[in-house]
Formats: sequence, C-alpha cells, structure tokens
Amino acid sequence: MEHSEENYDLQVYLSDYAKTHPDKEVRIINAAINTFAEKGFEATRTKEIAQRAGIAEGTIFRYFPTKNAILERMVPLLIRVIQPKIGRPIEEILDLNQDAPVDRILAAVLKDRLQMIRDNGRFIRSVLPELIHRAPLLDQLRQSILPMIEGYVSQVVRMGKARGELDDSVDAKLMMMQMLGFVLAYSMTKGLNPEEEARDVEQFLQHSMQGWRKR
Amino acid sequence: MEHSEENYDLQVYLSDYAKTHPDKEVRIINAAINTFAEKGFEATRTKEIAQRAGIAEGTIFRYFPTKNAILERMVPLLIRVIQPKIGRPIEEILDLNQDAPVDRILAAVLKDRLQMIRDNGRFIRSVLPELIHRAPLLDQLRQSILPMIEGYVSQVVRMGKARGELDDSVDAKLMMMQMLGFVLAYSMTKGLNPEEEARDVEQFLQHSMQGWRKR
DNA sequence: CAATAAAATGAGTGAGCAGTCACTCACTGA
DNA sequence: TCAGTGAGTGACTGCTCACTCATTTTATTG
Repeated sequence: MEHSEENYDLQVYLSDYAKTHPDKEVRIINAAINTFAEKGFEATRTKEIAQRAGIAEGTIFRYFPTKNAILERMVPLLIRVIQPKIGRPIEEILDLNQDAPVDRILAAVLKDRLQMIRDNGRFIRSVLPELIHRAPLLDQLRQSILPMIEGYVSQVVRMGKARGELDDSVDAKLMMMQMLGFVLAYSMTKGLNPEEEARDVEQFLQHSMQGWRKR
Repeated sequence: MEHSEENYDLQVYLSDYAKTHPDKEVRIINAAINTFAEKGFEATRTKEIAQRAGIAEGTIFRYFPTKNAILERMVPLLIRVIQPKIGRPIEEILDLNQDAPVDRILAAVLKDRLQMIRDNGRFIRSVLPELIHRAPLLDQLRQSILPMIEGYVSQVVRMGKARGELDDSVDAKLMMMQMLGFVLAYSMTKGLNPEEEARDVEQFLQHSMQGWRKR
C-alpha cells in the first residue's frame, strides 16, 4: 500500500515494554501493528504476521490465544505510548516556562501533538479504525485520553485568565474542541510535513487567539 | 448494539434513486447500510442482509455480483446524499440573503452540516470506516466533498472581505479547516442533540469571528 | 389456461483461514 | 554422554461463510 513509509517499531517508543517482554512477543506485536495499519485487522492473515515477525504461524498462539488478543493487547500499549506524550510536554512547559505567553504555550502544545501523530501514525492507524465497532475498547482509549487533555487545557485557561491574557468568557471545553478539531482536520486533509505545518499552526493560533484574548 | 436508533431508509434521503431502481435492490442496500453501521462490513453476514431485506440470500447475488459490490455501490450514493446538502443551503443563503452578516451565514452553514450528520449518521457510519483501508474509494469520497466545501467557504470569505467584515489576512483554507475541525470534533465528542448544539455553535462562532473580523 | 420466460429460493459447495497438536531439536544439568 | 525439557514448528483440521445452481414460484403472453 504505502511502500514509502517505514515500519513502526515499538522498541523506539516503548523501550521498557520491549525490554521486559519476550523478544518474540514484541516481534509479533510489531508485525501486527504494521500489517493492520496497511490492510486492516480482518484482511490480515496470521500467516502474514508470522512471516513479518520471522517466526512460525504456530508460535503466535504460544504468546496470544487468539488473533483478537493481539489487538486487545495493543490498546493499552497505544495508551502507554501517547499518554506521556500528552502529559509531559505541557507539564514541562508549565513548570519550566511559567512566564511564556499563553499563545506560545498553546503553539508548543499543538506542534507537539502533531509531531506525536506523525511519529505514531502507523500505530494509531492500526488500532483506531478497528475500535469503531468495539465500543468497550474505544471507551478505554477515549477515557484515558480526553479527560487528560481537558485537564491540561483548563490549567492553561485558568492561568491565562489569572494573568489577564484570556477573556473570562473563554470556555476550556470549547477551546479543547477547537484545538482537537484543528488536529483532526489537519491530520485528515494535509500530508503532515513539518515545515508548512509550523506555518499553519501559527496562523491558526494567531486567529484563534484574537477570539480568546482579554477585551 | 444501539437499539434505540431507528433504521436508515434511503427512500427518505434519495427518493429518485429508490423510484428508478428495483425495490429489492433498494431493500438490499438499506439492509446493508443498517447492518454495516451496527457491526461493520466484515462482521456482517450476507445471510443477515437477506433476512433484514426480507428476501432469500441468493437474491442478493442477482442484484450484486459480490458482497463488496454492495459497499462500492454505496459510496456514490452517499456522495449523492450529502453533496446537495453541502451545496444547496449555502447557495440559498448567498442568493436569498445577500445582506446577512457573515457570521450569520456561517452559523447557518455549520448548523446545517451538523443536522446533515445527525440525519445521515447511520449511512456515514456504515461507509466511512470501511474506506480507511480502501484508498481509491476514500479518495473518490474526499475529492467530491472537500473542493466543494472549500469553494463555498472562499465565496463567503471573498464576500466578507469585500464588505469589510473579514480581515484581509483571513485564509479560506484555514477557515475551512477550523469549521471542518469543529464539526469533526463535535461529532466525535458530543452526543449531537440539537439544543445544546445550537448554543455551542454560537459560542464557537462568537470566538472565531473575533479572530476573523476586520481590524 | 397452457406454455414459456423470468425471478426468487435456500440447500449445498468449496475456498480460505484461525487455531491445534504431534513432533523436532537446541539446550541444560546431572 | 544422555535423559529431560519446553520453545518452536508447520501440516493439518474443522468450521465459517460468500457464492452457486437445481428447483420452485411468480409473471407474461398468445
């Protein structure tokens, strides 16, 4: 399908899991991530997962009882990969850079989100589409992500209001939706290359901040 | 799955197709839309489509060579359903209401989009998820929708600039992305009920317009 | 009301595939 | 040196399900 794209490697983004779990299990998950991302869960044959992982088909079932179980294992792993990416940068910016203007903080956050999606695109694409008709797994993902984003955005909003940078009418939920919407629309319509992205983020924030600024 | 939701009926939203095509064919498509929306394409058995359509399994294959062909037929139908919904209201507002302020036009457009998604949610949910790993079909859908939205938004932007309501720096593409993003984020996070939606749309536009207005 | 054509049916078929299991063999430790 | 172990293997199995087709039902025609 997309031959140009490189294989995703869990080792890079979740090295502690890769270190504390059998090599073969990690190889199976990696093979599954990449094949699911390319052709989807249903169209992926366990035979192909085995081939890509460089093992025999039967070995898969020593580590996972069913094909489904591979997908189920992937959900908490995806959460572990993206949750710290959501939390850490905001905390860093809030702690280390207390006096940066709000729009600089938001710009850094947006760029960081888009970078995260660029880095983990394959992993996200392998899991997310399959969750649409698996409500429990989707909820698991949603509930571990959305409240966290909202928490951080309202922290920024409180700070901005206290400093008199943001208008009192600004609602954290709506602001989160505007930012989430930007990230979503951007991921869907653009090819996600870093240079033009940086420009677009600036332009988006320049306009959005006008609407949020104290008046 | 979601028992509360009513069955989607193509007849309601594409009556000319329903009139010019065999009754059984329309029944099959309706049954497929609703079953795909509930369990997804792969998990849907042709037997179940037949049962819901009130016909025998074999009859499906008199109207469609393969199960896949049902999905492929659905894509142009979805386009036919949502394309006029995108075009007509904007044209109406632009033609009949030349002197309405830009933010009123945008509010009407946004509300109309959200209503369209509410009306055709089942149809969209039955088709869209299945296109993620079928690039040609997805492109077909994207290319018939995105340019149209962009065209209309730039029309509004040109008008707004000419009237001195919108700032010269406003970029139609970015504005489209902000609006598309709002619709996307809204569809994903909210339960889509009309009353609170109207309030949120107003709030969104109130802030966004601050950023777009002539200064 | 035959006679013929067309449409509809659903039991049957077989290709495809997740999951099994009898077997292999590298390694261990006695 | 060799019995014991268990991770690893891949041919095999049993089942599912999209699709077929011989038969039945319904529509059309003279």
